[in-house]
Parts: sequence; structure tokens; C-alpha cells
Amino acid sequence: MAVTINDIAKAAGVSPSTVSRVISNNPRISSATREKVLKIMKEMDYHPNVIARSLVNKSTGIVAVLIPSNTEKAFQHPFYPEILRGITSAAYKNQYKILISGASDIKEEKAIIRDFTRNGLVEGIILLTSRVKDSAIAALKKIDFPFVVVGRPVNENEVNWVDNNNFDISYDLTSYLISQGHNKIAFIGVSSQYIVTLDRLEGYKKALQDNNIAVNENLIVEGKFMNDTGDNLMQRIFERGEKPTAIIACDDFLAFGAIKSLVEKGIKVPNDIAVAGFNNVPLCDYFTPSLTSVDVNAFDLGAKAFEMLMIYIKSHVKSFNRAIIPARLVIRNSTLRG
Amino acid sequence: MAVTINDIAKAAGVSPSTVSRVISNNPRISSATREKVLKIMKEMDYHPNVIARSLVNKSTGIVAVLIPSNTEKAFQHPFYPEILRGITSAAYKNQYKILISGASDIKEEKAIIRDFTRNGLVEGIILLTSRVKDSAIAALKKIDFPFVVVGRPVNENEVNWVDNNNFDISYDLTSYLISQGHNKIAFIGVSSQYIVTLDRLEGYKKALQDNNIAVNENLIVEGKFMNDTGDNLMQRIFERGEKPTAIIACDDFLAFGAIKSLVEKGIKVPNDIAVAGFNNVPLCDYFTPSLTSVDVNAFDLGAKAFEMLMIYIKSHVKSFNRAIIPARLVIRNSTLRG
DNA sequence: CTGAAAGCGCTTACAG
DNA sequence: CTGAAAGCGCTTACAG
Repeated sequence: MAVTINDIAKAAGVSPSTVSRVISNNPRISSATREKVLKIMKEMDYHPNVIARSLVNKSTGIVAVLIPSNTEKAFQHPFYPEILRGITSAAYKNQYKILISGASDIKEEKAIIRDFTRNGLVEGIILLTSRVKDSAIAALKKIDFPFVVVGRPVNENEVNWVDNNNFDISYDLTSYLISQGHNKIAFIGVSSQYIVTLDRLEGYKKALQDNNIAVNENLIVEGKFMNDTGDNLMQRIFERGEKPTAIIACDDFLAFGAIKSLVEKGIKVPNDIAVAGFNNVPLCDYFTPSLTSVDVNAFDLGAKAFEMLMIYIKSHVKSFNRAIIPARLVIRNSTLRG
Repeated sequence: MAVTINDIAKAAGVSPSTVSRVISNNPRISSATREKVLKIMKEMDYHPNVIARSLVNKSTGIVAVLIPSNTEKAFQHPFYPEILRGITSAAYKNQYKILISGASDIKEEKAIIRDFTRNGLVEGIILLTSRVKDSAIAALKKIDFPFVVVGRPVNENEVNWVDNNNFDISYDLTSYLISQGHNKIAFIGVSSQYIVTLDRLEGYKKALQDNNIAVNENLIVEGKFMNDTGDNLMQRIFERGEKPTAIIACDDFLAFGAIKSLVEKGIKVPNDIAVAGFNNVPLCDYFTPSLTSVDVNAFDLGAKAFEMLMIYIKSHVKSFNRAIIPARLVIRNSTLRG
């Protein structure tokens, strides 16, 4: 079918070894034969078969991205595609290919990991989120397979990971709201399953304490992070009889939902209650009012995760690395009193 | 390193051929040896090397998804991840793997296609969108490489593709608005580059004609589809001195932007102007007012594209297929007068 | 500077 | 029912 190295060798009157050396730019080939072979390769439109090459090299140039089962439904959130885009972009620069795979439940996830780590196709894995009890991380660690996690895991010192400093960015956002005169600030969307929300909660609490504001547990509402609805969570605060002047939502979509529920109650945002979110999805600009949020640089999160995985794969020194991607507070109308 | 078929053969006291036959469930193996080999495989945690297998089979079980350069920026739109999810889901069921690759410009796109179609790694390609003059489609057709396009291409009879019937769904949406008493309906977000928007425009025009409403070109606004902003496009209508009573936007985000610009002008949606979009992104529910839209079933679009590619790869009868995925009008507050 | 040979880990006619 | 052999398309010591 396709033209092989042997076809080229025959056509050029040299051995396959020589053709192979031309392809790999081996310096010991005379420029005369090099030119000749190159010319024939072009004429015959030769492209090396990467499968054959991989078999002898034991390196395939393929890395897998695993979209964990809990994330699968949330994948419509712009955060994930943006990470993915960062990963593919970095992979392209490194001549690597990205295999993606979404698991619809834990069982499927386990099967996929078994497959990827044993079948010789994949050199490393990027996990798109980390959970509190993460069986994927555990499995990968156990067999010592190269992997990087996006999102700080619980066992942060035994894993390669990339994340923002969620404590700090939440601290900064909260401090900003305090500086605007708020002292009854609600925090919605904490989930014990997601470390990111717990970190943000801690940053929020610390900022309150540093400003001598007592933490009021009634103002803190649990929620399924990206799966729950903001109006739902707001409802719970009102049921507790609390009247916050500002709301921090662990995700922009939660914030959108919260605003909607406030508006329906005739409460004005930001004049009655200020609202801020995290992740800075594109819609923050379009929403009315435009939403104050924190840009987490998801693209960089993904690109860095890939680079870190490359280092892990190529280096012979075993180490556990982390990278903190800077975030940026984006102030918009939802927290700006007129 | 990893345990191979030869290790198993040695440990089981049989030939590699026999082990291979056990793996492939060849019926001519005695159940005694089958059990013995299976047991050893389990004990030694053997997993076949898919690279070696691919080399002899000439089939890798890998399909590539190409995110075209124009789409790369728009990839944050929930539409694309949802298609991707449909693709990976169908791929998983068929024991296939998905390679993704985003091109940042046409040059990169060409390089990627050259690579994918020649390197022996990929059995087929899914294109995530079709453009009016699509060099990717042209290249793939030229070398007769298996591919499927999501989105009806111009040369629709020479290509395998999956899409909604955008003419019909736009016709239906327009007819619905007319039935609500509207006769000055604007249509925003047409782009000559995107067939989908042209189809929707035609459906809109036909619905007007069938209801004896003259098409007013001043009510039709070009826009870069998902890249432009809805407020921008609305502005142009007002500059033309038009006062529509309803607006159809070619995409929900355009609709969100349009609503925002209307609200800022003190115009009430839906009471002064009704607004509807396409694609039914999750935010349609959260937005105020909730947005009437058309659910295009992106997941099914993706899953069907994969299935079609499978048929193309496996069948020996050459044919050009199309699949129309049904869409569903979702009526919400933005078109419901109180 | 170049070639013959062995080998990467499988599969599959061909024998028996 | 099972095995020896050839081969998939490459790469890379080993010779020369």
C-alpha cells in the first residue's frame, strides 16, 4: 500500500539503513546520498510509519488526557476545553499527540487507566481534575506510571501537579470585597469532594479573620460546585435568615444563578448585593451585570501540565513537582456600586 | 521491561502462536491450554502491546478529531466539547481511541493532515466544522482518506457528513415567532464563511415568505457567528433605523449579547422585543430572561459522526453518506410575553 | 560513509 | 489442536 523505507532504498539504490539514517539526520551520511535519498522520498511522497518506529523506539509520542468521570458532565464548562487547548498546544510544539478519553463512571475510568498504562501506546497521562479520594491517582502511583494532575491533590508531595494558589486568589478576592466596605460576605459552592473549593473557602476565612470579621457559618453554603445551581444555594442562605451584602461563588455559573435568583426577588446587583465568581468564563463580560471574577489561566494550566509531564517522562531523576499558575482578579460591574 | 507474549509462552510451556491464539479467542485451542495460558497471563499481568499488534494488523483503533483553525478560539463554546463528548463516547463503545489536535492556523492544519493521513497511526479523521472553502476537506478528498465532517459542506454529495437540518430548524423557529404575532423579525449573525448560518438564513426567509411577510434586508445583519458580539450586531440594526419586534440570533451567545444591549437601552425582553438563539447552551436556563433556543443535540452529532466514520473505514463499498440529527425547539421566557 | 543482520512484539498462513 | 517461520516497517549496534 503505502510507500515504505524499502521502496525508497530500492529506488535510490541504497540500503534501508541508509534511508533510515537520512531520515534521522545522521551526520555520517554523505551529502550526495543524502540529497539523492531526500529527493526520492519527496518524489514518492514517503512518510515514515510511526507505528513501526514506535515499536523499536519504545516511545510513541502519545500522551493521554483522562477526563475523570465526575468531570464528564461538567465538560461543557469552558474551563475544561481551555485546559485541553493548552495541553494540545504544548503537545504540538513538542511533536506529541494527545489521546483523550472520557470515563462515564469509576469502573470505566479504572478500565481505561489499566489499558493506557499497559498497552504500550501512551507514555504518560494527564488527569484533568483531582478529587479528594482519587482512585485514578492512587492507581497511577501504585504502578509508577508517569502522570500529572491539574488541581492540587491531597497527597500533594507525592504527585506532580499544576494549579493556581486557590487559597491566595480567594483571599485576594475576599480582601477586595472587604475593602469595598462589605462585612457580611457569603461563600457559596463549597464541596468536600473538591479540594479547590476547600482551598478557596480557607482563603476566604483567613481574609475575614485578618480583617477582624467573624466567620459566620450560616453564610457558607455547600454545593456541588459546577453541578448545582446558584439560585438553589442562594435560597438556602435566605432560609437561614441571613442578609449578606456580598456573595462569592466558587464558580461563575453559580454566580450567574445567584444573580438570577436575586434579580427575581427584586434585589439589585451590585447595589443591594455584590456578587463575584471564579474562573472568568467568557460570559462574564456579556452577563448583566458583567461579573467580577478571577481568571485562572486555564490555558496555561494545561500547557504547564503537559510540559511537566514531558520532564517527568524524559528525566531519569525521580522527583515530585508542582507548578503554580498565577491568576488575575478581573473587576467588573457586579461588585462596583454606582 | 513489560511482559511479552514470549514470556507468557515460556512460562506456560507453549509457543507464542498459541498464546496469540488464546488472546484472539481462536476456537481451535483446547480448553485445557486456554485455561493454563489465561491463568499465567493473569498471574504475570500481561497486556498485549497494541503497537506491535497494529504493525501487523494495519489497524490501530485510533481516529483523529481535528479542531479546525477557525474553531480553535471558539472551542470554549459548549457546542464543541459536547460534540467531542459524543465522539469519545461512541469511540469507547467501539473500542476505539480518539486523538485530538487543534490547529492554530491553516498552515498548521495542513501539516497535521499530512501527518495524520500518512503516518499510519490514524485510521480516519473527524472534522469538527466545515467551512465554505474548506482546504481540509479538499486535501482529505484528494488522497481518498476516510473522514467525516460535522456540518453540511458545500460539496455535500461527495462527502460524509452529519448535521441538523438547519434550514428546517430555522424555518420552525421563525414560524413560531410569526405565530406569536411578530412580523418584524431581525436575523443576526449570518456569515458567508459558515454554511450553517446561511442555511438558517434561508429557513428564516422561507418562513417569512410562506407567511406573506416581505424579507427586509435591513433586518439581516452579518456577523462572525460565534466570534462577534451580539450588542455590536444590534447596534447596526438600530443605526439602520429599524425597530424589530423579535430577533433571531444564529447563536445563543449572540443572543445574550443582544439582550444585554437591549436592556442597557431600557428595552424590555421579551415585552418590547422577543429574542431567540440557536444551540441551547446550558446558560439559556440561567440567563435573565431565560433564552428560547434550539437544541441541536451536539452529543448525538458527535456520536453519529464517529459511527459513520466506522462504517466508512470498515465497509468495502464506497459511498457518501449523510445523517440528519433532529433538533428541538426549546421555548423559554425570552419569547414569552407576560 | 554504508550495508547486512538482528530485533521490537505481535499475527497468521502453512505444516503436521 | 499446536508450532516454526516469515513478516509488519522501522532502528541500531556491528562490521567493514
